[in-house]
This record gives sequence, structure tokens and C-alpha cells, in this order.
Amino acid sequence: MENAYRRRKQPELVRRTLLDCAANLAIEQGLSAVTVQAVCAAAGVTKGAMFHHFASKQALIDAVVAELLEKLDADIKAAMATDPQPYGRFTRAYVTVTLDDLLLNQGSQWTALYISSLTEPSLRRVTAAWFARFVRRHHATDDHPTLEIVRLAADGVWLAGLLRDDGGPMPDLPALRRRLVAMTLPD
Amino acid sequence: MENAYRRRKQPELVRRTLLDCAANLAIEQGLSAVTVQAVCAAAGVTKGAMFHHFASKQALIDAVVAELLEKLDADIKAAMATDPQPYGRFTRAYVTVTLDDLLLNQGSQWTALYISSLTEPSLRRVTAAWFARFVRRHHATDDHPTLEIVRLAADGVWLAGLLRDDGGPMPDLPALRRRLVAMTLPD
DNA sequence: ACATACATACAGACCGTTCGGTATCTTTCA
DNA sequence: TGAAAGATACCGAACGGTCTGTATGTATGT
Repeated sequence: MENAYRRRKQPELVRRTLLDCAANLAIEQGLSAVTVQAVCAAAGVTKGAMFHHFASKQALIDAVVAELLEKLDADIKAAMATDPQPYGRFTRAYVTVTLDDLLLNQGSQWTALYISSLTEPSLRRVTAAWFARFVRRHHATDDHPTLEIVRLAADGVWLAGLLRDDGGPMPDLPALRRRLVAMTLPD
Repeated sequence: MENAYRRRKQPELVRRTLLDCAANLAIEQGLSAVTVQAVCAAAGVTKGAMFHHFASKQALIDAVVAELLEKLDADIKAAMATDPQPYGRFTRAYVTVTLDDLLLNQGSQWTALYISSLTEPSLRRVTAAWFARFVRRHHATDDHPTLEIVRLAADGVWLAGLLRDDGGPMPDLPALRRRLVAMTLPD
């Protein structure tokens, strides 16, 4: 996005680019690397532009996390919609979405960002509320202790995905996925 | 630790206090709250003292994480030493140490710090290496897919512990502990 | 023309780090 | 034994850099 001063105005594109660059910075270098300057440099705009689109740095980060949660939300709901078996439906969707994200894009786009959102206390509150609401809504079909263990294991896979690029042990994801899904079925 | 200038010199106590204060700050307010000034203010010393004991801020944080990993290391080894059953011994110890930390001190002293250490890329490398070494050393007795799921679930409990104070769903820890341990036994 | 979308320049706070100086501790040696 | 000498512990202030945020100027779009 070069020569930004004299190009055509593209407010929505600029806003989108800022969000993407902030997310990428958080993913690749941690949340502490997400400075306003770094985001703007990566997006090819100046701070004036950023503060035009977002009231504060915190508002930018909040928007990034909100988008992440919305995407997770949509993916989980989509997975649940194609599942005829009521029992454990939410847990199966949770496992599927989590594992497939690691399987498909080997870079694990969202993992680092998701975990980062749990370390900053302000973001943690948002994410905790999001997850609690999901669990509460589906407690009728997903309340069994075994299902809880499966969900916890899926959470553990988030962490394993984080460590993957640093020599951490990485499970056989397809096999693990099969096993976890099998544990969510009745009997 | 008041009137620090004219009191008796207590280098080991000061060093220890700095480490504790840095850990507490990271636990309660996130790693980004660990500034040199904040640590020194909490410890009741000046920045000069801190830079006398640690070559840099990074060296201080590295020392905190190293202590955390050493403590985990010792706890796991101690738990393994009292376990007569070879199969799944490491996994059982891992589950025990993780769950008991959350059970005993309800503040979950180490959880937030452990998770935080996974977000900063430099710290992540250390922690990943530590965990990979552990898994590799015990692959003879702890290589079964079910054991891997148990370990992943224990990792998930780290995250659940993080969310606990923010309204996140908290499992019935004693029951969960029993179930996970049962899954590590033969048959 | 007017609102929107940016660039530019700057302010104020805080960051990690350095450094000179002063106290206390430890060793040396008469 | 005890005083000088050197090492260690710590203070306090200052520095250069980077941070978020603001104020203002200038182009574009309608």
C-alpha cells in the first residue's frame, strides 16, 4: 500500500489492513510487539490514519480479538449445523474446529492470538465470557465428564500448536482428531 | 523493605524479593506489567539495585521462568518417585502436579506465569524445550494415545484455571483428577 | 461547500539502561 | 586486635529512545 498520501481513499481497505497487520504481528511476535507504530508501518499508513479508524490502540486490539471470537463462533455453529447426533454436538464441533485449524493452515493462524488474548487481563475477561456462554448454552447435550475431558484436551492442543514451531512435541493430529471425536459419541 | 539505603546489606534477600515481585506482577497483571520500575517499587529498592543483581530486565524474567520450570521439574520427579506402576508414570505425575496446584492454592500461583511464558517467543523456546525433553525421556512408558489425550487435558486445565477468576467454567477438580488418573492405568 | 480520509508534526509519559557516588561488608596485614 | 584497603551492595539522577495520543494541515470524495 505505497504512496498512501496521494492514492485513492479506501477507508474500508485501510481499516481491514490495520486489523490484519495487528493480528499478524501478535501471531508472529507476541502481543507486546503490537505497537501502534509497528502496525501502521506494516499497513503502510501513518498513525493519523489508525487513530482515525480506531479510538485507541486498545480499541484496535479489542476489535482484533472480537473478530477472532466471531470467527470461532461461526465455525463452531457451522460444524454443529451439519451434526445429526445431539449428544456431544458442541464438544464435537469444538474439537473439529480446533484441530482442523491446526491441520489445514499449518501456520496455525489463530492459536498464538487466542492464547495471547488469555494473558492480558482485559482481553481475558472477554474470552472467558465468550467461552462460558457457549458451555452454558449447551450444557443439556454436553455435560458429561468425558465430554469435558475432550474439550480440555482440545484446549491443550491450542498449547501444543504454540510449541510446535519451537521443537515442542506435536501429536498425530488426524489420529487424535478421530479419537477425540469417538469419545464424544454415545455408548 | 523500607529505608533501604541505610539498612544492612542483604543481597540474597533483595535478589529473592525481586524475583518474587516480578513473578507476582506477571501473575496478577500480565507480563506487560512487569516493568523494571514496577518490580523495583514492589520490592522496595531502586533500579540501581536491580541492575546490580541482574544484567538486564530480560535476565530477570529468564530467571523467574527458569525457577518456575525447576519447581515443576522437581514436583513431577517427586510424584514419579512414589509411583510403583511404570506404565503411564510420567503422565500421572503431570496430571497430579497440574491439578493439585490448582486445588491446593486456589490462587493458582503458577498458571498465569506458565501461560505467559508461552506467549513471548524467547521464553516459549525455553519452555518448549523443557517439555519436549520430558516427553522424549518417558516415551517408553508414556507413548500411548490415551496418555497423550490425558496430558493434553491437563494442559487444558491450565487454561481453565486462567479463566476461573473471570467467570470461566471451572470443572470439578477432584472428580476430574480421579478420572484422568484412572485413564493412565493399564487395561 | 462540506464531510471524510488521511499525512504531518509534536507533546508528554514511560521505558530500559548507564553511571557516579556512597554506604556496608570482607579481607589483609601490621 | 584493629585499622587500612578493596570488594560488594545499593542509591539517585539522568539519558536516549519509544510509546500512545493530539492538533493541525491537506488531499479526496460527493
